This record gives sequence, C-alpha cells and structure tokens, in this order.
Amino acid sequence: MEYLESLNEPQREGVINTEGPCMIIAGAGSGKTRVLTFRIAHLMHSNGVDPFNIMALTFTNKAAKEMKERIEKVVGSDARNLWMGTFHSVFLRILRREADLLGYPSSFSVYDTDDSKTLLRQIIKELQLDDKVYKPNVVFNRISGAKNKLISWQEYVNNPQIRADDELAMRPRMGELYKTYSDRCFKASAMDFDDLLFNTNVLFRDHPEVLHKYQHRFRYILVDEYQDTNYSQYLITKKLAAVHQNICVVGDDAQSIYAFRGADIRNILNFEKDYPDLKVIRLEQNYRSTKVIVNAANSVIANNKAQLKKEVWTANDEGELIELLRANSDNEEARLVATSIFEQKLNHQIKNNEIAVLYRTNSQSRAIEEALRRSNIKYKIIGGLSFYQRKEIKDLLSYLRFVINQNDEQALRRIINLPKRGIGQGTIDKIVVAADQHQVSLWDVVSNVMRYLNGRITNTVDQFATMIKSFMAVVKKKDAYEAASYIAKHSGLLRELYEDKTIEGLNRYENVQELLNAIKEFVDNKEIEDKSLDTFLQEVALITSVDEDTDDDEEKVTLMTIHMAKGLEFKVVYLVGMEEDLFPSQMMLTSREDLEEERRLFYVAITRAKQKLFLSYANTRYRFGHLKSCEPSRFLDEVDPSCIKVNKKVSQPVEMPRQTSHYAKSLVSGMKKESKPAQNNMYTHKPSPDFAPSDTSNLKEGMRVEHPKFGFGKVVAMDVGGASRKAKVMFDNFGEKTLLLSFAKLKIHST
DNA sequence: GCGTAACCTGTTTTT
DNA sequence: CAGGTTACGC
Repeated sequence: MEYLESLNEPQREGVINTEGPCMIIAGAGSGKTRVLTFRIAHLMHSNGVDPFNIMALTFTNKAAKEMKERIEKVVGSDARNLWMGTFHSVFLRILRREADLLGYPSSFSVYDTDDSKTLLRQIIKELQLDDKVYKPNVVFNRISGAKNKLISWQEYVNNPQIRADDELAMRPRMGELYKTYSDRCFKASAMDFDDLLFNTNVLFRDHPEVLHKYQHRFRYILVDEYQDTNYSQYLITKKLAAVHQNICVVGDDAQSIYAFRGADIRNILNFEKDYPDLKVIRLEQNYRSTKVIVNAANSVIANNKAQLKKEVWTANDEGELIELLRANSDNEEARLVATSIFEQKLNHQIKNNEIAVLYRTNSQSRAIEEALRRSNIKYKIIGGLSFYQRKEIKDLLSYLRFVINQNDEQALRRIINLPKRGIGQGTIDKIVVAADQHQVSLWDVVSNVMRYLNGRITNTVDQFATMIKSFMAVVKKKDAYEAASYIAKHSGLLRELYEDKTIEGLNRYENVQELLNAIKEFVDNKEIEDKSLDTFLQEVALITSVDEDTDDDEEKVTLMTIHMAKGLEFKVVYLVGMEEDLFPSQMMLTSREDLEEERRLFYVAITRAKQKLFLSYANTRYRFGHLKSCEPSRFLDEVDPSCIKVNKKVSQPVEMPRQTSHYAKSLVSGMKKESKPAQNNMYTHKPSPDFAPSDTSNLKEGMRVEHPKFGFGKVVAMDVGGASRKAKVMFDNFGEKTLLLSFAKLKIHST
C-alpha cells in the first residue's frame, strides 16, 4: 500500500487497526483527516469491506463531502456508496425510511431553530405566560438540553429534581411547555434538530428489529470530532456498534468547543470505560504549525484541568514570534490588521486566501470589513446569516414545505398572507379557534373554509386553498425544478420581489433565483434518481452556512468566528478582540468548565495558524451602542511569554483602563512577565464552584452581592438610566460598575 | 387589515 | 445603536 508509506507510526496504526474499538486522540494539525481517509480507504481496498457496510459521521456536511472526494481518489467511485455525513443528515435518512414506525409520514418537515422558536413563542402566548419570564430562547434551550440528554417530556414532568430546578428558576410550567411543544411538532409532522437524534434513539429503543437491521448493516462505524458529540449521539453510536464493536472515534478533547450545544466532553474522556479492550492511539506530531505556535498553544491549554494526557510537538521550524497588536479602539485595531495584512502580502508573498481573521463574535466583523474595504483587500465572510436562513428563501421554502406536508403549521402561518392577500391576524385566529373546536388541522379548516367559517374573508381564504391545491397537483406531475418555479411564479412571491426596485429587493430577487438554480442543479444531477420536490426538500433541510459553496477561485481573506474555523488552517492568522469580557466572553465566566471551554476555543484559534499568528486587542470598543473601555484578555497572560513579541510600531501611547491585567501592566512598565500577578485583580477572586446566580428581580439598594468576576460588592443604586434594568454596584476590589441585570450573573448574599 | 412611528431591549458560539 | 415590537390612526 503506497499510501501507508507517507504516514508516521501512530498514523499507520490508526489506519491498519481496523478491527475492534479504537480511539484516536488527534492533536491539532496531526493529520487526523488523512488517517480517517486512509482508514476508510484501507477498509475497502485491503480488507475488501463493502462501502455499504461503513458509516462515517462527521461534524459538517462539507467535511463529509471533502472526505468522500479524497477517498474516491484512493479507491475510486465505490466510495459513493459510503454512508457518510453529519449525525443529523445520516439519521434523517434512516428516520425517513422508518418514519411510520414512529407515527410520522416519511415526508415529515424539519424545523430549524427559527421555526422552533416561533412555535414556542406562539405556545407561550397561548398559555398566557409572561414571555419575559418564559423567554423563547431560554425555553428552547431548556427543551433542547433535555432532549440531548434523552429526557422525554413525560420524564421531564415526572422528575422531582427537574421540577425543583424549574421552580427555583421561577419557571414552574416549563414541563407543560415541553409537552405542548412536542405535541404540536408531532401534529405538524415535524421534527426539530434535536428530535432527529432523539427519535433515532426512540426508534432503536422501541424497535429492536430495526436496531438489529442497522447494527448488522453497519459493520464499521467511524466518528469524527468525537469530542463534540452529545449524550444522544453517544448512545446512538454505542447501540449501533454493540454487535460488531468496530467503532473508531477520532477527536481532540482540547478542541471541544460546543458544550453550549449539549456536547459532552465526558464522551471522549470516558470512552475507555465502555470498551475495556479499547485501542488508544495518540497522534501527537503536529505537521501544521511552527514551534512557536505549537508551544504557545501548549502553554495555554496546560491551564485546563480536564484533559487527556497528550503532548503535541512538531519537527517544523522555530518560526516567527507571535505578534501582539495594541490599539486604542476597535477601528484602530481593524486598521492595524489591514496594514499588517498588506505588509504580509508585500514582504512575504502571502496570498489573500492564506490569511484569516478570526473573532469571538460575529458582530466584530464589521470594523474589520470596513478597514479591509478601505485598504482594497478582498475578503469573504463565512457564517453569519446563512443563505437558507434569509427571509425570502425561507418564504419560498415554506411554500414548498407546505405543499409537501399540509400538517406543517409553521409553514402555513408563514405563507398564508404572503404576499399580502388580506388574511390578517384576526382571520388566522378564527381559523385556529375553528380548528381547535372541531379537532381538525388548520389545513382542514382552510381547505374547507365555507364549512367552518362565514363572513367576508372566506372568499380570500378559499382562493388561497385553491391555489395550494393546484400546487399540490403540479408537484405530483413535475420534477422539483418545474414545480418550484411554478410555485414561485404563481404564489406571487416572485412578482412581489420583482416589483421591489430597491437594492435590497433586487438582492432578494436574485437570491430566490439562486435557490431555483440550486434546485435546477439538483434535478440535473445524474447521480440522483428521484427528482421530486419531496426529495429535494429532504436534502435541503440540513444545509447550513458552512456547507455552502464559496467561490474559492477568487483570492480573498477569510473572516469568521473561531467556531467556524475548526478544522481549517491558514498560513497567517489574526485573532482580534483579545479582551477580557469579549474573549473569554463575559457570559462564560460563571464556572470553571465554562472558562475552560473558552480556553479551548483560544487553543483552536492559535492552532489554525501555520506560519504566523497575530493577536490584537483594543483599549476601547463600541459595545451596545456605547464606547466602553476594555482590558487585555487574561488569556494573553497564559501564552508562554517567550513566544510573543510586542509590536513596537504602535505610535500612540496606549491608554490603559483603570483596572489593568498583569499582562497590560507588564507592557507599560516594560517588565518581563516573571513578576507576580498584582493582588486584588481578577485572578484572586475565585467564585465558589457552585456559583449559582440568584434571581435579581428583587434586587435592592444596599444588598451585598457576588459577581463571578468582580467578586463581592454592594448595590449603591438601582435602575440607573436607560430602558433596561441596571444596577450600580460598588465592588470591594474593582470600584463602581454599572451592570445590566438581564445579563449580569449576580449572587445575592445578604440585604 | 395595513402602515407608520414611537418605544423597548439586548447583546455568544451553531449542527 | 439597531432591530424588533407595539400602538395607533387610517
């Protein structure tokens, strides 16, 4: 096998140890994808395994596609028969096939996060609950969290611990919301993202014969990015692998950054317990980055307690030192980055597409964009609002969805008055009431409106129903493209957009055309047999922004969040906004685990760089409309100082905020970092490990409170200016701070 | 039912 | 500050 020649020893082990459970701990840049690719190729090529018997789960559809292409290069077109994709897409496929066992039609809809939250907003309103207490976001996260831990609504309402938690959080009716939400989704023949995994578990639990079928079919199971799987995903793979035990997980605990989405790092930390004869392989040699970058990353991650033992090293050159750019404002930071990029291109012949600017939050992209535009540097932004989340796209998709699945309530509500046809909130309410009274679906009422309602609007509603019925007929006869363009034209959506001559309207029109083009491409694809609209919708449900094709032929600097950068690499990386409260994010500072996840995020950012890393921070930044002073991030202190060079080119003296971190102080005084951290700074206050923020609705002047970062303090004033609820607190060590109460996490200690 | 204007509120990451 | 929501007048 000539491909084995190009691998180092542990990599080869990872490729040829195909039988039995196997865990590959792959440090950043250690050639993980290569090993995975070759492992699959080896299975097929040398061991003669039918690709039909292999399931490979990846983190994004894009990763799956790329890996498939790479495997194809080694073993040929056989690779197409591999089951490869994200957990969501692979099990969506299985669920469609087995849907009737769960009481769903196989054409069920998939609700995205938007649909879910809209539905929750409706339910909260219907139950007459206060949406300030039951914030759709909070409720959604709570339900999502439960589902990811495989807690059904029945178990949820019957669990005294959970009930106590909800009551403590002043949200006693959460279980009811969970139940209603589940009911409504089921009635709408819809599953949300979490349901796809949850219901797969239900399917395997309640239908042993189905589980059995897939257990025997998938003799080899591979899971990439295992550190980012949640309990639900963990159990699916465990069950599927139970018979053959040929499970191979690949991951890096140091790069687990999705706990907020339910990822459980313990899945990888405890993997050994499930499979006592587990073969553990460590890929510790980094082929990607310079020594400086590897050392810096190691020095940072060493601060985390929860991690698997591993030592990443590299035989690469020492490389250039990391540069620290200091700016007085976010705009100046952006200018410094732009200037530096210009210099890199000029002096080191670096191309645009070898450069990335990474940030913690999407909102930080603005300043950078502006500066790059002014410097005539081409750039592209990855992430943010995805194509499939745009209003006009969701509008047309809702039409298509509804024509396929008339139970889809969210889709119906979206399109019934779009474009405006005089069916307003009042009419919709009447329809809902009628449907409820007669115990029929909304579509039953709409399609037989004369039977259930009377009055002026029945005519309009009836016209709408007739239109939908005609669409349903078209879909039966035509392929996806013809059906979709017919619907786009005859629904009036295209006309409305066409008549909008503003630049935005033009854009939207083009976007819809683009969607139609995508459908055309789907129809023209020779590999797909079934060209119905139905099939297209199934494919499209799980497409996300990462998967979208970006015009790579053009040379552009890449701008994205650190999360999006996982799995990518660039010669030169700029990590901007290295400020306390921003990175680590102030929302993540309540527990040690949270801080460790932020630190892993920092680790991911550093290790994206192959040759050169720039870190930057600003002393002031616009945050929610106001200019705020910022302090350098504590993370800067954690980077091995011998890896950093402070950029001397900053002309203006750096104005320091009142509370400066140790690192900032050492910069001012020109001291080396060996000196002790200053007393009374943020490191000295450690919130108790069980720091649970109190409910602050009764917060009053004079109360003594604890803040996870600023420590203890006393409330000196309430409701200071502005519309939002704010409190002014005098902290023992940090002076006076004004905190936004909806946002700040405070623990009340005494009155 | 619809459009406008005043008003409110919030800030993380995304399959 | 900006985007979303509500209230009100037509």
